[in-house]
Amino acid sequence: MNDVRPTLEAVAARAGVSRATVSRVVNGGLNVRAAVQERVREAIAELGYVPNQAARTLVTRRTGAVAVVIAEPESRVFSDPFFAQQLRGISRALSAADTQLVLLYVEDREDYGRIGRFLGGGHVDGALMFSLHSDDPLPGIAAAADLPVVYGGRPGWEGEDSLGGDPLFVDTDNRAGARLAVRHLLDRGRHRIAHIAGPLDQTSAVDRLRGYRDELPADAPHDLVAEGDFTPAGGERAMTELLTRAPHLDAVFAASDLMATGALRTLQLHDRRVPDDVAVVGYDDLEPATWTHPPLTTVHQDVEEMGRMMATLLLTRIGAGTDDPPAPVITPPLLVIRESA
Amino acid sequence: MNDVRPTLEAVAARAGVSRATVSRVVNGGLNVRAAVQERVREAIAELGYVPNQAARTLVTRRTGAVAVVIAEPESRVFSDPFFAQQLRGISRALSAADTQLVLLYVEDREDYGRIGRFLGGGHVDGALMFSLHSDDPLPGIAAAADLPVVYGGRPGWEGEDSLGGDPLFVDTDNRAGARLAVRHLLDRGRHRIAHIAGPLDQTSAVDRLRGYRDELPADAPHDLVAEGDFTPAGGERAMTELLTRAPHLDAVFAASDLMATGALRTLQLHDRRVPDDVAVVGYDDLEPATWTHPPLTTVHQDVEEMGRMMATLLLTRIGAGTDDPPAPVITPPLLVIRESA
DNA sequence: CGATGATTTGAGAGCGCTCTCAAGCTCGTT
DNA sequence: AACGAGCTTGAGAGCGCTCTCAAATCATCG
Repeated sequence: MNDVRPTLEAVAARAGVSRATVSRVVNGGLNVRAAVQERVREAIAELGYVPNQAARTLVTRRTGAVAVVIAEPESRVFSDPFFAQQLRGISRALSAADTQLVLLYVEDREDYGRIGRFLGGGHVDGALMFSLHSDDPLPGIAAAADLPVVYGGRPGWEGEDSLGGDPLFVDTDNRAGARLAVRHLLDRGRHRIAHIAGPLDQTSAVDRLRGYRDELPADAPHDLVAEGDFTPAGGERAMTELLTRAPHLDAVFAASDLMATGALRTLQLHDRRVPDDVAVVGYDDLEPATWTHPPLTTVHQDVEEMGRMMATLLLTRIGAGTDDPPAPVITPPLLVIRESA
Repeated sequence: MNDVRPTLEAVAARAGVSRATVSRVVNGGLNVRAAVQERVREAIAELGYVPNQAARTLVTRRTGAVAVVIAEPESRVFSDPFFAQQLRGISRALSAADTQLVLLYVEDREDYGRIGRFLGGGHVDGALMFSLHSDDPLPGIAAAADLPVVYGGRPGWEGEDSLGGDPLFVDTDNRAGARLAVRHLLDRGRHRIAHIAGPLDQTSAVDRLRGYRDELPADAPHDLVAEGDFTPAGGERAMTELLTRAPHLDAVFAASDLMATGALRTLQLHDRRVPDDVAVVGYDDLEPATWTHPPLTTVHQDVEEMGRMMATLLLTRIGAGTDDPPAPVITPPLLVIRESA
């Protein structure tokens, strides 16, 4: 192991060419004679040359890395399959473009400082942000750092404003998805349909609640809503509350599969049969939906693909420029019928 | 938003001092008069100056980031609470030292190339590596890149060799832990004790198997071992196999809690009562151990603390130098008795 | 065969920062 | 008052790379 890494200079000397020529070869070899390229590549191999990333970043102003910021504590990030799935799509797209991914999550409020410093410090070329809450400082931080961002899920603000134009995001049509779910329950003859909402400071939760209300007939009870937090435990709590407030409910639409699993557990604890006594519909169509007893009827969204799209959007925004101006993407939801409803 | 970021030069001009002085203030302000420091800090604030990381890295040869490499596919990384917990400890220690964490996992064999390029590319000052398998190329890659590494779990090789001296690692005493588990089962009067091992190309799995064999009395059956893969599904498969081979077993020691949960499910499916018919002991004492019915008796290891130790070890190895030569750490296991055995 | 244009190559100027070294100060001491 | 011992400060070199620009080389053709 040579303790000191060879530089461009060393390779150039070895190959008998100039630094500039080696640089050209390293970066694709445009306009370099084949014979020379060959010689340079040999020198690179012999010396075990690896470009110094810092030097390169210093002059190109590109780091080749993007941040993925999730506004949730680490425990949620690593336990919610939604993030895992999304992250999978993102990694795929990113590593195809030889771009590194730096994962950041928000453990507590003071982390915003650290994250702000990181995003502003020029460590990354852009950011993907998830799970923003309505008063989230992250968009402001990114704007202040002049950093391109793509949001996962429609952010709370839209259009021209202080944060610099239209936000770029990838989302599913949550409202339509919720309507699909409720429609299905109505079609199955259910009337007392409750809703376990997500945290109402997130647009996805709000949109799903709105869709639920849209579809409910005028004569149906409209107040059977409890707010959860997208976790199984939150689903349990919400279900317990609903059961107390409306013991005779005959269906539940949960705003996420994870909350639905919690609801399922609670219903079983209270001796309600699913779907006979109470029908349950989830949202997301992630793995847990297939594990439960009975398997969950749920609203599908292609989370991995959405992750991929986010990454692609960000890459084009960062990359060449405006030859294909990226625009927000909204994917259609799809009802998947299993056994819980 | 100023499109162009202010440089040290700009701050220096504004504060009426030299670049060097501003640099000193930014880096702690040693040997700079209080009045001057004040003036410089004002200039920094007014201009919104943020140091350019690349430039700094170029001269200091420190990136302020470390990689965490997990030799498992992303789906495992994000579903196994062991990694989540470990990662939590690591993040804590790292962000306390203002060091960034870059997470890398190995999706398939060809990822090794990408990871090698990344580790060799000078993007990070060191690496934390987990879940290595016996023939893993990662240690070689790190050695080739001359990168300080701390391993999670004793690596398969030890002592002086081609990979450059003693590997630094943090582990728990797996063998002793396994003995604790088996001892407990024996004390409860169990005799036909099976073992669901982890993948035997990992030292932790081998050591636990060894501990299990150590403690088994000479007249007990020694062949009730099935190999799992540390996942719930693997636990199910192994349990099914064991039940076929030895329908009368009265206890199972699983090498991880996750496999134990799978075993539990399978046992219930086969109408075995736990712990009455079959006692079950897990390993790790992570969250799932408390969720199961019945809650798992298991061997505790402080995974988060171990993560923190790994990070600390790496930081000292990277940092100052040899004033406190870091050494491998082996933590003691602890039996936690709940209801499954 | 010289002119024209395209292609290939090298020299050299930075990118923004740290760090060494020497010069300029401030003091306490004699 | 003079002098050496710290403190503070600034000048300037240099980290390894990219990129512009001009020089050199090659190809093409009237």
